[in-house]
Amino acid sequence: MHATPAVEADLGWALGSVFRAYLRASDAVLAGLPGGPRGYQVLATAERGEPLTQLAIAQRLGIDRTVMTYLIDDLERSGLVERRPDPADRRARLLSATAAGRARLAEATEALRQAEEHVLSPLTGAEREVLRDLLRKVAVVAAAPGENPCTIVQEVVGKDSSC
Amino acid sequence: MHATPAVEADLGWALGSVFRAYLRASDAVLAGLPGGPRGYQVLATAERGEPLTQLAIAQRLGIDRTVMTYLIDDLERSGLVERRPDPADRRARLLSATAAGRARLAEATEALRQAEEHVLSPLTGAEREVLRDLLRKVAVVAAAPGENPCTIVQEVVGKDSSC
DNA sequence: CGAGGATCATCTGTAACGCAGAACATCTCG
DNA sequence: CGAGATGTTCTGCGTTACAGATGATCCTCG
Repeated sequence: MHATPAVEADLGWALGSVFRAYLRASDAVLAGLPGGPRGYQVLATAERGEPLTQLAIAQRLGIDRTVMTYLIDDLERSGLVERRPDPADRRARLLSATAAGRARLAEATEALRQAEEHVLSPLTGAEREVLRDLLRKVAVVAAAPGENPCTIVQEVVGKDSSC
Repeated sequence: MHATPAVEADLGWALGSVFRAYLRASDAVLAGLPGGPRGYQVLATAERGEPLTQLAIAQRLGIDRTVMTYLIDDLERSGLVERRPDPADRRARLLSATAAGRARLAEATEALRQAEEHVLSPLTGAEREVLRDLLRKVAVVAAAPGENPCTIVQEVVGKDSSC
């Protein structure tokens, strides 16, 4: 161990490393799925629960709204997903998975599950559950609306410029 | 709760959300530092322990070697870091922090610490420690050399094509 | 009802970024 | 000494994010 903490102690480093590893694994496993891991998340969001609007999905997944357009283009071209006009708001499109999309999602989910286990392999089963729980707990509030850089800057340096 | 698990249960989603939140926070707090969060990590790596070669730093931080060049260019132009020829290998450059760099690093570290606390604010003190530990444990092996997509694909689908 | 402003999706252009490949200097091993 | 490997830098390409404009539609208020 060092007197001065090594990079390995840095939260940013650990988070980045784990995220990159997860991305490598899911990229490899989800190759062939339009949009890769992000396509998977869109597909998964479209399949579960009520059909959502494109913008709603984008916000939930942290994807830019302009990116969502061609992401969905690809998924729709592959017949995995369907854009349907929202009967309640004709500006919006509701996204729903097709039968083919649901089948593809099931395969992808299983492959992804194994990729996740691979990434988490240094942990015991109990530790994996704890990690998932803690990450989820942080993510739920981090993804909440109104979470923007300004609030952090305000907290830390006390300025309110440009906010 | 849903019968079909919501996106919130997905490890990829949680990891991505937390990572994005951390990036937002550190970006906001480290604005002004050349290279942003990545510049910070390079600076931190240069300051701690033995001077390392550019490539060694790049691999440890998961940064492409060609990116490292102009990242260090910026840090050096700002006088925070110094390229010195490695006496043992004249191809390589050893990176070390200047006095100004060390001072800047100290400020940045403190600001970053507060940003981290902000991101982890939904957790108790004990939970934060657990999360850091678990992430670090995963990251250490994920960042190990020889960790590439092929191994995962081999595990999952059993193909060895192109590996 | 109707005008003004807001909102959703899309399109366009721009800037940043990672990555593959080549070039050059240097090291290492036979 | 020669051949191949390695560290750094440079160039070019494809991808991606993001800001801004546009068109269609909704909502609100007079």
